[in-house]
Amino acid sequence: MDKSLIAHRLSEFYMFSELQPAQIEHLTNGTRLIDVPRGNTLFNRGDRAHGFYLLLEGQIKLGVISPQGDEKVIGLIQPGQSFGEAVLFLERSFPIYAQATMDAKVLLITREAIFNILDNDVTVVRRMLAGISARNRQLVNDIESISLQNSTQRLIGYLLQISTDSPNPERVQLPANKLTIASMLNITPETLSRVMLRLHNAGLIEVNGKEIVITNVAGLRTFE
Amino acid sequence: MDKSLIAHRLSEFYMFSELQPAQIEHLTNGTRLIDVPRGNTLFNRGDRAHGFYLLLEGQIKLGVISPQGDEKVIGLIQPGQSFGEAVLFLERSFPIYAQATMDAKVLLITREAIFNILDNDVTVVRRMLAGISARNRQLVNDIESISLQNSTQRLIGYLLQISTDSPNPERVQLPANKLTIASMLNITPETLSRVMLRLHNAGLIEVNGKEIVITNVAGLRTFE
DNA sequence: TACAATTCTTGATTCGAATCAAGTTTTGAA
DNA sequence: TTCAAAACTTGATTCGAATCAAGAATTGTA
Repeated sequence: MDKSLIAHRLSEFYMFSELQPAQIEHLTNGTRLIDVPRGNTLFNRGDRAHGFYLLLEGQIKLGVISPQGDEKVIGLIQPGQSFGEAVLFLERSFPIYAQATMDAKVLLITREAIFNILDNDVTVVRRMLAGISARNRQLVNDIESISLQNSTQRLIGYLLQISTDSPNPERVQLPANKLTIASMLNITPETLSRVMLRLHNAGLIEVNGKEIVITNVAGLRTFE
Repeated sequence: MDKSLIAHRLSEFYMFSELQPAQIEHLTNGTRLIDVPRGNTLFNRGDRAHGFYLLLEGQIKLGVISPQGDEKVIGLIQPGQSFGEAVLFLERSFPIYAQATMDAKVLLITREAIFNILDNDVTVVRRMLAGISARNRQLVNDIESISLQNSTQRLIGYLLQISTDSPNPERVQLPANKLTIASMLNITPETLSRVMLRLHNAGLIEVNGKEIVITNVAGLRTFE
């Protein structure tokens, strides 16, 4: 992947979409393209941050692992999304690991490059603040749903949410395997399987592998 | 409370500690002092944000409430700490409510004032980013502990953490009533009571109301 | 100081979801 | 194309913590 293509991808990224070509070019020199084969980790908990990341292709899973080996998936990154910003502004190491769930191409935007832009461009500052704030809100939502909803309600909420983002809201595609989805929802794979069966038996959804057809949106919304 | 005192408090706040007196004065004009009697709410979920807040006196509880009326405390704000920054940078309303648990004096730093400073001062930008990032990390930690630890481990982790911040690490003071602490730890008050009894019976802590003496730090750290 | 309201504790029971177990299906790599 | 590994499902059982209940202690205020 050559420089001009990287520059193009950077200029498409919302955070940098207002930058002038000269700034983009400068920024491009402060990036590094990284290939992460499926299953490999981009960074581990405890690693120092050298910048933040923009995912170009593939998928990245963010998560934590307990001393007992239990895993909790915190987020799934899709192409066009960035991650790792928050760690940059703290003199701390990553509290999470990042692992490719599909062969991934990731752009590392180095600390120096982004700090330089931040010092010179108000728009990027605003968007960086907005980006981290959005992540913040997402985390608060996650805590709320883990704390105040049972497993069925969490799955329903999740299905309705991805349905909203889907081109065809009735027919949604799970973005990862069910083990990962279960971990994001803070339930075991067994429970996920059983809850899906209950929703199916209630005539609300059809499940075909990762494809889920919501046959009764209103019913799903009010299911107890 | 007069202007010069407000200016003083602003200049003590880490985010603004590098600002020149003229900037502080300008900022002071963009603030509003708000008294919140114990039990009253400063803002509710869904309210529009007019700025962010710096707590001068008292204590503020941040939380969410489910449609069924169940409450989950997300954070406890102490004097000198700010809150509500993240909402400012999104065109969204508050996802949480803020309620005074003690008579509180809060400084509202208006959107216009802070945006003006952000556009003109690189230091404040860095510290704002660091502040929101720190909140981010805290939330990730909370999700991790809710997801991967049982109620006993969560309480132990909490006690060890507040012990670290305490002037006398062996003798810590709970910053709120046990109902609130329990909600922060995602357990019921009954369970909190029982877990404390277990730790006491194991010879690890002494409990006297809100005061807790850690009689065996190492034992607490390794308790199972 | 009194006392009503709130907070906290302790006991009995229930319940949602985890765990353990054993297939079945799907997947991806040789 | 094959086949071992991984993912998924379904059933039986266990378990941690919630809920329900009632009394004790504390607190704030009239």
